[in-house]
Amino acid sequence: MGTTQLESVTEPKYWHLRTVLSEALDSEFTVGEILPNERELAARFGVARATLRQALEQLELEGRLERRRGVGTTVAPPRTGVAVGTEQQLWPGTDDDAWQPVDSTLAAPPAAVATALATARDQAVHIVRRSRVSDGRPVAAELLYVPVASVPALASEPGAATVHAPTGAARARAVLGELQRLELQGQDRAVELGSARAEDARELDRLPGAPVLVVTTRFFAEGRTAALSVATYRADTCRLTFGASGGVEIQHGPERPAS
Amino acid sequence: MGTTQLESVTEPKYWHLRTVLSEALDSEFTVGEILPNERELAARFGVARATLRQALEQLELEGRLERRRGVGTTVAPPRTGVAVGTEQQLWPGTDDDAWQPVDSTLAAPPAAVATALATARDQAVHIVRRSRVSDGRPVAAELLYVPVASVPALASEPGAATVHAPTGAARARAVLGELQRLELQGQDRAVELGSARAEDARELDRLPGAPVLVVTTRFFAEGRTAALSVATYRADTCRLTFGASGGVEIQHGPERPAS
DNA sequence: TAGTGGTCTAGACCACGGG
DNA sequence: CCGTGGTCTAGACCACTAC
Repeated sequence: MGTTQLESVTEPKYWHLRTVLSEALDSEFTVGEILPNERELAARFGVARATLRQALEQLELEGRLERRRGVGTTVAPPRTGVAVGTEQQLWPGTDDDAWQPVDSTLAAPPAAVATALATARDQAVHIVRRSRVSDGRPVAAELLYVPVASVPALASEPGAATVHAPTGAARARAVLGELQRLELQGQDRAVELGSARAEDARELDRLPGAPVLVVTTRFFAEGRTAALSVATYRADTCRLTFGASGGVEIQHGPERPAS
Repeated sequence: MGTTQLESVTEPKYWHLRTVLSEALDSEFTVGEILPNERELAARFGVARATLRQALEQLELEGRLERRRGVGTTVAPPRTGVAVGTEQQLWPGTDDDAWQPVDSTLAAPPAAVATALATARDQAVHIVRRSRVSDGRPVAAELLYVPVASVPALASEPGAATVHAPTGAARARAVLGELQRLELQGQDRAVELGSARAEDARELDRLPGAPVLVVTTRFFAEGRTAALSVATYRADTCRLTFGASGGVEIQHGPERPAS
C-alpha cells in the first residue's frame, strides 16, 4: 500500500528543502563539517534566503545543525542523552548529581512559583541557581526555589552566611546541604516546551527565544512542597532520559525515515 | 542589585513585541478570545507582518496562542497536563491507558528502530498505531514497534488475523493483548524535541514541521527490547507529567516572569 | 575588515475555513 | 465569496566572530 499518496497537496518549498538537506546531511556530510553559507545555499537551490533559512531552522530544531552568528552552519553531533529522572527519589545536590551550584539569593519568587509552593505572595524564598554541563558544553540552567521554612537553620540575613561563604556557590551549597536534613517523601515532574529567557539564553550560549525543554520538579516533605526546581535544557542538543539505563542508543530516534 | 542592566544590548524588535503581547494577553484578554488579524496587529505596532509573525510564533510555541489558517489567532488555554510516566511499569494497552488503538501493520521498521530492537535490517515487525485524546482534542500519535518474536502466537500472515478482525483497531488490540503475556522486566524513556512529520501533523491537527515532544519508550522482556514506542505529543498544548501526581498545578510554569 | 548568521521590510500570492 | 493565516520573494542593514 505505501503511504505515497501522490502529492495531491502542495508541499511547501521549505519543507521539501528540509527533506533534501536532511538526506544530504546523512549521506554527504560528517559531524562538525561546515555547510556553505546561507546566501550560497539559497542560490544553489534557487530560493530566497528566507525560505532557505526556514528549512535550516527546522533542522536546527531537530538537532541536526548548529548555527553560529559570525561563524557559520555546522553539522551537529547526535543529541546528548541527559539523565533526568533517577527513579530513586533524591534531593537536589545529593552526591554529584551533575549540577554545579552557581549562587543563591533570598528574594520573592514569581507568582506562579509562590502558588506552587503555597507561600505568601511576597514571602521571600531561597533561589539557588545551578548549571549543568555535559561534554564540556552547558546544557541546562536551573532555578531551585526553597522556602525559608524548608531550611530553618539558615540565617535569614544574607550577611551572616556570606561571612563564611564569600562566593555565591558556597551559599548555594549551604542551602542544598540544609535541605537534605528533611525527609524526602516524594517528587513530581513535568516536561514542557518553552523559549529561553534572555538570561538563560546567555548561560546556554543561545539567542533569546531559543527552544528549551523546561523540567519542573516538585519535592515533597513534611506534607508540603518543600522545594521547586525549574530546569531549562537546550532543546536542540539534549535528549532527556528517564529510568535506569543511562540512555545512549537510537541515534535519530524522532527522525524515523519514511517506511 | 536587580538584573535590570540598562539594555546596553539591542533587543530584537520581535522579542520586545513578544513581551508586550504576552503582558497584554495576561491582562487584557481571556482564553478563547480572538486577536485582531496579523495585518492589523502589525500596523498597530508599526512593524512588518513578518516581524509580528515572529513574535506570534514564539507565543504559539509557548502555548499562549493558537493560530488557525482561515480562522484567526486565539488565546490558548493553559497547557494540558498529560500523564506519561506511571511509575508502575506496565505494558502499553493495559487497562485503559488513555491510548486508543488505530490499526496495525506488519512491515520493515526504519533503520533506527531496527537497531534499537536489535532485529535484522529487513525483518518485519508489527507496527501498531495508537492515538491519544485529551479534552476532546488529539494530543499525541504513537507508533509502537513489536518484533514478531515478542508475539509468537500471532499468525504471520495478515490475512489470518484479518478474518477475525476486519478493522485495523482490532488487529492492534490483538498485538497489544499478546504482548501482555510476556513478563515486563523494565522500561526506559527519553524525551526530546522534534518536528511533526506530515502524517503526524495531520493527525494532530497541525502543520508539517510543528514542534512536538517525542517520547521514546523501550520495553524490556526476556532479556531484550521486546517493544519500542515512539509517541509524538503536540508541544504547544501539552505538558508531560511524570510521577504519582496526575499533575494539574502551576499555570505558567516556564514563564516565570522577571524577579 | 571581511564574512557569517540574525533581523527587518514591503510587498505578492496561496490554501484554507466559514458564511 | 471573503478574510484568515501560511508561504515566498528580493532586497537592506545589523551584530558578531575571526583573521
